[in-house]
Amino acid sequence: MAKRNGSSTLSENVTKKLRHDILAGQYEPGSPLTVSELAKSFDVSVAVVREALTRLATQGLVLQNPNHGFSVKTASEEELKSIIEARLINESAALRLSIAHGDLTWESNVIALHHKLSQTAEYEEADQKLAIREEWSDIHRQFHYQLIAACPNALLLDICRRLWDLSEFYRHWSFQQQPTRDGRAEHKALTDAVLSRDSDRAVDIFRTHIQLTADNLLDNL
Amino acid sequence: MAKRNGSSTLSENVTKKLRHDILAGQYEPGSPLTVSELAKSFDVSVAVVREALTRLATQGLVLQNPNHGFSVKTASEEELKSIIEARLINESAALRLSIAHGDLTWESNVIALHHKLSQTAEYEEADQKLAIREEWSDIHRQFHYQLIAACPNALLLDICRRLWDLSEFYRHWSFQQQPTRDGRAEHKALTDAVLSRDSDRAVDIFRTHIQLTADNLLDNL
DNA sequence: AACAAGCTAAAATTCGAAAATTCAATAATA
DNA sequence: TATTATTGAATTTTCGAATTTTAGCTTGTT
Repeated sequence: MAKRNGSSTLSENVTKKLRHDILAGQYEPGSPLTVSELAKSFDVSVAVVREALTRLATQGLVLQNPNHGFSVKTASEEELKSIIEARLINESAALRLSIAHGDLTWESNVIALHHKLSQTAEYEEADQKLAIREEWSDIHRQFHYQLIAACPNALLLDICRRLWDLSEFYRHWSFQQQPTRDGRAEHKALTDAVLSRDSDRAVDIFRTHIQLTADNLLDNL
Repeated sequence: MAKRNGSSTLSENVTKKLRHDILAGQYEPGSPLTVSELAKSFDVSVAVVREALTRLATQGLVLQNPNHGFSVKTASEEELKSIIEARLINESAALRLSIAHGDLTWESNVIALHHKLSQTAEYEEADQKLAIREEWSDIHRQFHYQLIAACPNALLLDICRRLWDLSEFYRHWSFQQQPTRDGRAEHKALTDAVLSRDSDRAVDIFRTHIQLTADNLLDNL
């Protein structure tokens, strides 16, 4: 019987927590998400967990098999390619629209986030392996989201957000990515292109950026 | 205590029924969807209705306001434009991929559905007004879906499907569309372009087709 | 009158348990 | 032996009721 905070609902909180855990790689891809177990661990009723899982299933992070319950999304090379392709299609379009509509405040926010990103360490040592720092991951996400934030099409932005979640899932399940590429240079170039309102160049850099990231993940899958 | 049929769940059935009712224009945009009322009318428990509404809310057909329940999606000119734009982006891409990957069976299905569509009446008299026949609506949907069905990117197809649902919603809430355009000629041209594997021409016709449909709806909103 | 605090009914949310479903192991039958 | 029932435990799904939240109404105060 957990308390609720603010005006939000238990379901919302559990949904958030579960999504975070899944994206953070807490559960193996494909592993079952037993409703009663989760209910116990979150200290809520099964109805709440069920609602959260239903939401995540509709978003594609969780698989639902009628009368067989829920499980964490599986990972496959083919799906990762699909996600990347869908991101290229939607995020490129959103980027063009954002560049066309962005105002001074948006520009400033892009600059601010790029600065923040450039000053944040990407990797940390964990169990003798390099791992991506969660703080960097957050800022990285915010940076990319800010680039398209001025796109006036809310639906398109929502699609982009969900696709980002899906690709985020793979970050944690493609084993040890080496810091081979100069991601910083790419982010810098992207920022410059966006600020000079050069859609074609920005989209071009973005395509390369995301494609390289994908290749990196695919190599390690 | 309704029975369940087959290996599906009550939740699934109620979700389908509710989606159908919403898309068929059974409820006014923005009108409240009271969980207990729906539970009574469907003869199921509140949990089932809640799960269905949660799903539809995640898909965007229903609005959820924490602690204030659910309501039917509202309609606005701005949103319709967003939906159309998102459809253009995603469905065009899917169409190109489908044309590039489609095999003989796919071709045959396209031809078959186009024939079916061309032989089905679009309008019917109802309350002294012309209304779109549900049978035609179904086939029309199947036809457009078949065009992109050979696209190997399942995620992209899913996005297209959901966007179609969203635009379907507007069909019933933009008052009386006149059969001004020659939709049949457009469908024929689209089919021809697709079968001759001319992506550019197909996408071009598709863009015009959907844009005209949108303008028609916008005029009547 | 204007405003705040308290009350109440309706609705949303959450709960804990009942019912249904699945799967595998065991027993029964041909 | 091979095949078909049967049973039962684990899990999912559904239920009906309890709890919590909200919004409107009433009452009391300045």
